[in-house]
Amino acid sequence: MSLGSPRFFNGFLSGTLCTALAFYFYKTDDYKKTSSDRLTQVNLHAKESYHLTDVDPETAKQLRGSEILKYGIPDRGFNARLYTNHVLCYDQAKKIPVWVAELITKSDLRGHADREYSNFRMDPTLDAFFSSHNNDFIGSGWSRGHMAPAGDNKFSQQAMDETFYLTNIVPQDISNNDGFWNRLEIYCRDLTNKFKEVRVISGSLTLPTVKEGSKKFVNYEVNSSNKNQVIGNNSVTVPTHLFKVVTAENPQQPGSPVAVGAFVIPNQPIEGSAQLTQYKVKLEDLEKSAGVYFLPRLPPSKRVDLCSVDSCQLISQEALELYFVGRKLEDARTLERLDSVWKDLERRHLVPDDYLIHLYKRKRESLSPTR
DNA sequence: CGGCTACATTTC
DNA sequence: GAAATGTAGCCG
Repeated sequence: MSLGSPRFFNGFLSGTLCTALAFYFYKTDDYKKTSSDRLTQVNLHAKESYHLTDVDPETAKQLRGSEILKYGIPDRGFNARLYTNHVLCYDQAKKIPVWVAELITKSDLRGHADREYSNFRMDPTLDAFFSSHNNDFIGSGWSRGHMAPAGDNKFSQQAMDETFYLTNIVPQDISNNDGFWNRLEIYCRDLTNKFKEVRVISGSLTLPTVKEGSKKFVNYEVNSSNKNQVIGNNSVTVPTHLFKVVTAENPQQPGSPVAVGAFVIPNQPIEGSAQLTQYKVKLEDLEKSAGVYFLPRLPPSKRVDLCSVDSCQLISQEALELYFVGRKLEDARTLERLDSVWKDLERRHLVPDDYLIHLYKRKRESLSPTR
């Protein structure tokens, strides 16, 4: 069975993922058949019983519905798609995911999977007709931002590779992606030090802005390698905002509440001094904007505010940049490169810790020509 | 960690 | 020979 098979997922999530009509087809027919198989079967059934007077109104509607949709159920493709370590809902019109869900545990963060071996590419399980393309992003001024991060999948190269499928990607401001969003992703990973199970649902929004006094308008950029064509082109929606819904719990303590946090971040550069709590929102407000219930099986009585049981403190921008410097020092292959990285650190007035100073000295010795 | 571009290689 | 794909080096 393919990863994105709608048939599999309709089976147990049909109430939220499908129309009532589709649900009827699932309930009344063998779900291993294709929808057109099922439709045909219902049609035959309808021909036999349509004029029976004892058919109840609900059944009559279903039978009539199958006649109306003789040529199939118009399908926007909002079925959930399954991958090694994430699940997502893709918008075929906007050509970006609606939401991407993942589970992070400590063991997922250990391993040798490396982005070096991954490439951004079209999702092989998605109809290419509705897919974005790398060319829609390259040179557009927008970066390819992961929703489920690559770094949450160190345990499996396959899982990491799948996060590079364009079904998991939205056009994102690169400074935002490198900075604040990066710090938020690191924060979610660090939550596994306190909670056994961390679940994150990430996605994007196209929020309206107020214009002409009180009138609101939705206005967002669309990206495409085909710049001029309007109808039938391949435009990728540039979201105005990104969100994360975080749940964290220690499930071995039965009955204990689940920590829940919801955050909405503008898709633009964010000041290095910004804190996560500035972007905290009520989950209900996010749900209303997104048109999605994110935690339908978690009653409000079992929720507790994440930022009341955790600091919700991101690592500082300075600490993040020092980490970059460390990685670059380690990767330096020449003395020139090593010194260039160190000079850049001084230029930006970053204060290296003892580890960084020692690393620099050690690398300098190992790269110096032997006499 | 998160990305990019330039250039080389492969593929049709 | 153009387009897709892979690699090296770079930046925040």
